[in-house]
Amino acid sequence: MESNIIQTIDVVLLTIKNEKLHVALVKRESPPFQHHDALPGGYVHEQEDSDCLDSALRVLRTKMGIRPPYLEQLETFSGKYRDPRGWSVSVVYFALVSLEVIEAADNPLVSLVDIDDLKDLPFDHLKIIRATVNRIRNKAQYSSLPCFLAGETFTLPALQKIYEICLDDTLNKVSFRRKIAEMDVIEEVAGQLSKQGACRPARIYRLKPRYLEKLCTRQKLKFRLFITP
Amino acid sequence: MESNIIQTIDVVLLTIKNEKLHVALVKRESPPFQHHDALPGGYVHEQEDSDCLDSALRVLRTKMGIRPPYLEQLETFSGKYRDPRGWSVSVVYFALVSLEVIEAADNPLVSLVDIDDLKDLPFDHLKIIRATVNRIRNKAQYSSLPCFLAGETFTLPALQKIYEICLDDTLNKVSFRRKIAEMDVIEEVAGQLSKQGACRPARIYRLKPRYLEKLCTRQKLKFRLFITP
DNA sequence: ATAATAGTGTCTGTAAGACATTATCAA
DNA sequence: TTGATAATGTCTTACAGACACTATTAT
Repeated sequence: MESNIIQTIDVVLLTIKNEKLHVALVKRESPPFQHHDALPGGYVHEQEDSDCLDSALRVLRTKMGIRPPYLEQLETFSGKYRDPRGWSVSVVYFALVSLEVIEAADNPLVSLVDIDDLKDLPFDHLKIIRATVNRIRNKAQYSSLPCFLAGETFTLPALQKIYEICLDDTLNKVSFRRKIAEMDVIEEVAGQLSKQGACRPARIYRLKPRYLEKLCTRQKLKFRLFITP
Repeated sequence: MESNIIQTIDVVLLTIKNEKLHVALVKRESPPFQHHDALPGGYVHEQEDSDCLDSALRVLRTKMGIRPPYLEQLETFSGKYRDPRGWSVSVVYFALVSLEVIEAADNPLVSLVDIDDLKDLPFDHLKIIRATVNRIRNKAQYSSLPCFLAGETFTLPALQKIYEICLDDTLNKVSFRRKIAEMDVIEEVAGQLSKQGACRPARIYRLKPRYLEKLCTRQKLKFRLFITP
């Protein structure tokens, strides 16, 4: 059984830079859209990959030098017209990493673009990124997902800022801390830090190891009351 | 560019029968798993379908004679071993319909199975159905999604029962009605009904027309949106 | 001490659940 | 009437946000 359908995967890698969500784009080395920035992606390799999640991990590893702590399937985009080569299917994953992880990889083909400064992108990549941001924004309301945008260690005020960036809204400090505590996903590290001038330093936290172990975390849903059919 | 990857779609069609969630299975007419009950699905037809959502609608229409009021992409299942024919990708959609819709189609190949009575199924279809039920259960907590399981018209006690079946839990009547009212998705129909014996009849409601119009949350894009290479 | 930010205690308003009451039908 | 279920009023409880207060650093 052979098919002309193009089977690819794409990855939306998000991080926070200058207090704004940024997406990682990679300069395409071959057509179509050669030399344009686009989402890292590629064909599924039947021989190498045991499933599409594998393909996504391979692409992140080989094209960006990154092994993400969190990777989740977003949605599959398909159709006759989204790729000039023909009918295509792209299973899209998204990953969250701290800026340090991207900078450590130091790949000259990679650029980070503010999600509010995105211009036209190849294929339907703009639409894909918008869908990812919506997903993050939703999950940030009730889950620990944004924690993966923080570095190895972080302070609670810093984590709150990350949540606020994801949600594009300010949060109540007391409520935020209550929720984080209730989720029970972070633990205090012994030392202190935050020599940001003449003020009280903040305690240092890190994700509990069990959260770093599993690649895709399933979150417990707490009650929400808004409507989305 | 040719590939040996098998590109399919599958549909999880759910309904309520005997106060339990049931999934629609179709007897397979050809190998693999010939004569076994499995999820309705099939190959993506490059010529006919403009995207995978189209494929799902076509499969529901041709294999089951059903045009569902609600259809949503669930997730994509892929891998080397899930189909005996080889490396495969299946974009899975789920639909919710009332029992009458399925009975009206009256297809002898279709059977409805209680989701708690599922035995082994071909491929990874059991896993797919489980994932769908989880999705429904989640969304039932905060959305109007279960309304699509109700028939053309319904009473509030009946709708509450549907929610309770989805959530596998009882609900507070006052809270339930407050939420439904707040969601503003149903409207009263003039007449009365529910001659279920010697008791006060319940008011009749229906989904507001604007909810029946839209097929799914995500708008389908039919135009090219990539930039010139 | 002062400035600046971290961290916590407590009050209040809102929304959900529990429970009770009234309403409306058939027999 | 009575029995059964529909629909609603109201009290209580739980939790999120607001706000104020205390804590801890550098200068």
